[in-house]
Parts: sequence; structure tokens; C-alpha cells
Amino acid sequence: MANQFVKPTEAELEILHILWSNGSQSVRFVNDKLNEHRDPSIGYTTTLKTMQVMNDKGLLIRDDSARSHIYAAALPQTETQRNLVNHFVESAFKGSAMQLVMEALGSHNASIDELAEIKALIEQIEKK
Amino acid sequence: MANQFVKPTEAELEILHILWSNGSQSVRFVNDKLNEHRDPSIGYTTTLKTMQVMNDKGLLIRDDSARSHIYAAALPQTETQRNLVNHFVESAFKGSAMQLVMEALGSHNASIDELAEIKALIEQIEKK
DNA sequence: TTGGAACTACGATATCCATCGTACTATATT
DNA sequence: AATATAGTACGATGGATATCGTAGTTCCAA
Repeated sequence: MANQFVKPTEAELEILHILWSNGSQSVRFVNDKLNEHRDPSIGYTTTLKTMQVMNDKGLLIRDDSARSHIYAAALPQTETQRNLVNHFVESAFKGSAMQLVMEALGSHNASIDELAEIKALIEQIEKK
Repeated sequence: MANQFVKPTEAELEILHILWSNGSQSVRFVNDKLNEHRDPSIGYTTTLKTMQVMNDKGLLIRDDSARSHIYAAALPQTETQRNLVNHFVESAFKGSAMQLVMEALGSHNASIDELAEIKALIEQIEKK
């Protein structure tokens, strides 16, 4: 049992999304991104503190060789999302992942291309 | 804006599952169910308190005409799950429900029947 | 070379969540 | 009737989360 999953909080997940999309970045960058579409805005030290906590939890990796520390997500996006889905399926759907799939398919708009992609994935699974 | 979604916590969701599966029940029943597969067990007053809070939040409806109060889930399971999926898609997948579908399809085992059911649903969506 | 801008560290706070203990009340048993 | 049993009400607590303020440090620019 190497990696025990640490579930990020909502605020932490937002920060992870920014780092996944933009690569390793400073607190300043992340805080600015967070506040791009937000009112009231989040204070700089709030973001700093959160990222320090995330570093302690092992969610982020910090490079403190320069004056301004640079943070990176410790796990890739897909792996974290897989863990989150596992947890969510358990708590909200009592383990029935397919029920979740049906719900997500049903009440959200899917494009033609997306539907085709999903059908392809299903057929690939069926071939096994 | 009639019904503002109240997101149940993990503990509350467990209680909701019990009420969805078993219909309206007393605190005693719910607490016993919760402890069926659990060690250490949860104290009776813990469950009582949680259900009282859920009643205040509007997650449960209480019939207190008898000495032992009877609680029911305020919303049906499917509606609550739809709200939870909406929230989850936003926070974990930045709104991309289809990415969630792919993830859930990919890393969980689906039976032949379930896959067929999903394909049928997709075709139904495509016909629109 | 010194004063301000930008950065980190960290303590403090308010709120929420899960949990429990105690006090009180109503019913059931002897 | 007296006592035990089972229920409700509710305050208290510990831990996590999100937030911010203050103190201290480093660097650059006038």
C-alpha cells in the first residue's frame, strides 16, 4: 500500500485544477487565477496558507530553491479524478458506478462527438 | 427559486441511503442499521443529533405524533443524486460531465447488461 | 544605502462536522 | 406506586476548513 489517497477539499481542488492546466506556478499566479472570476476576492495569504497545507498533506510538491516558491501538483489530474470518482461512487451511489454513468449521461448535454467517443469506449470494453 | 439544494454531508448521506432503502424509520432503526457493519459503533445520541440537524436543514421530514419520532427523506433518491452529480462534475471535472462518464466507465467493472442499457440510453439521446 | 514592494511563516478566528454526555420525560414492568 | 427502560433535547468538544492579519525577510530601485 504505497499511496494512501488524500482527498482534497473544495478549495484545494480549485488550486489543483489551476496547476494541472498551467503547470508549476507560484502562489501569486495561483491567487491571481483564483480571483479572475470572483467577488469578493481571496486574500493572498489565504492562498499561500492553503498551498502550504497542501504541501504538508502531500498534495503539492514545492520547489523552494528560489525566493518565490514554485508549487506543482503531486499527482496527475487523471489519477486524482479516478480517486475522487471512486470515493464519490461509494458515498453517493453505494458502489454502483453504472448508476452514476446513467445519471451523468441523462441530465447533462453531450455532444455528438462525445457520444460517439463513449460508444467507442463501450465497444472496446465489450471486446474483453 | 423554490428548492435550494442543501448538500448532505457524508454522515447524512449514509442516513439518507438507509431511509431511501427502508422507508420512514425511527432513530433507533437507523442507528442499528448504521452499526450493522461498523466498529467502533456510533452512539445512539450521535445519530439522533445528526437526524435532528438534518430535519432543521430540510433534508428530513419528521413525524413527531408518536413518542418515538419517525423520519423520512425529504427528497427522493434520484433527485438528490442528480444534485450531487451536478455538484461533483463542477468541482472535480470543471463541468465536463462526459469526462466523468468516461472515467467511471473506464475504471469500474460494467456487466454486459449494464453496457447494453447505457448504449440504449445513448441512442435515445442521439435521436433528439 | 535605504525604503518600499513582494514574499514566507505562522498564529488567530469563525464555522462546520461528527461525536458524545447529561438532563429530562414518557412508557413499561414488577 | 416505584423503578427500569427507552426516548428526546441540547450543550460541549475536538478536529478540519477557510479565512485573514501581523511579523519578519529578501530584493530591487531611487
